[in-house]
Amino acid sequence: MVSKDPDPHPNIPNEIDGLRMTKQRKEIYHILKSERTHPTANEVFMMAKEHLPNISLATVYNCLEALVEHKVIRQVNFERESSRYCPNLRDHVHFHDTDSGTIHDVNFKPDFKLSDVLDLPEGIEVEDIEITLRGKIQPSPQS
Amino acid sequence: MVSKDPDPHPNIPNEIDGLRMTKQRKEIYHILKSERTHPTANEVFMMAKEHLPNISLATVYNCLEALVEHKVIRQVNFERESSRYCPNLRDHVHFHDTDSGTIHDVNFKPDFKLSDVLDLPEGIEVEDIEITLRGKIQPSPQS
DNA sequence: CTCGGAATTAGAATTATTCTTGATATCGGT
DNA sequence: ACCGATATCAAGAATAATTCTAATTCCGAG
Repeated sequence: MVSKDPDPHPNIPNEIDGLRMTKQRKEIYHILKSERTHPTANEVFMMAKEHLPNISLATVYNCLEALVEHKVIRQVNFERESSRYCPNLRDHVHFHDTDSGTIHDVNFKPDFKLSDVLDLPEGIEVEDIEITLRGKIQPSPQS
Repeated sequence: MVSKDPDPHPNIPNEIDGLRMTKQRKEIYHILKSERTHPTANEVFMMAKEHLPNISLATVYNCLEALVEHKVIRQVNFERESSRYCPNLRDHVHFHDTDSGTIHDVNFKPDFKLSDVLDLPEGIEVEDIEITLRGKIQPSPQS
């Protein structure tokens, strides 16, 4: 009578938005929640292997796709690079630091209106906005 | 004594911003200027073959890359789709009509300031903005 | 006209991602 | 607990866009 292993992610529900949260999906979701570095599928794969040594890259892709489809995470694309994945569901913008290669989330001002900014032709109904900034972070002036 | 073929694109200079405009580069630039559909490399290739039957896809990629590097055109990426190319150098936004798959340029309001819209943390120096909208175009109300 | 560097070509190689197929695991009902 | 239906996972093959390589061709300067 072997007792079952305890759930390594007891604070992640067994179902999110109709999606069954399997061991693998929990692990991947957990990785994204703790790492805030917007990792690629391959980076997630390498991290997931530490806890689930048998997981395959295809499963990582499958899980990421399932999580994206159920809007538990987001897929983020920069140029032609590998897709990255992000657990931040708030509307936000990605700032790509070209020096370090890191990605940072930037929030909209609360009163942001698209029509204040753009000359939108009549009849356009925007369902989704995607904004990417590229640039550098100035070294902090202190010292 | 065969006379040389006349230049099919006499209004495109032989050099733009230090870039030698060869037959192939002229043809590709011309295609982008006349088609405003943001074609992919492959679409450009198929159109270019009509006038330059021997052109290769690799050349199309080479030419597009050269034109992008010299800032004569822009490369535009949507999600994970093939890159598209755009001769509009003004700062602008791309609206992707999810019904028709077409792409439309949308301009900024003249007084647009990024800092009016975003909560930019200290020290961030934005060098490039990329905005993509996705949505639908309402059928025009007139019957 | 000739030379040398740049451009072009064809096809091979690469890379991220998706697909296929078979194996496993899980769930609800009994 | 057992069973069938269904969902998920794994492994590797397949795909598609793009890049690379090596060989040829072109073009302008001298």
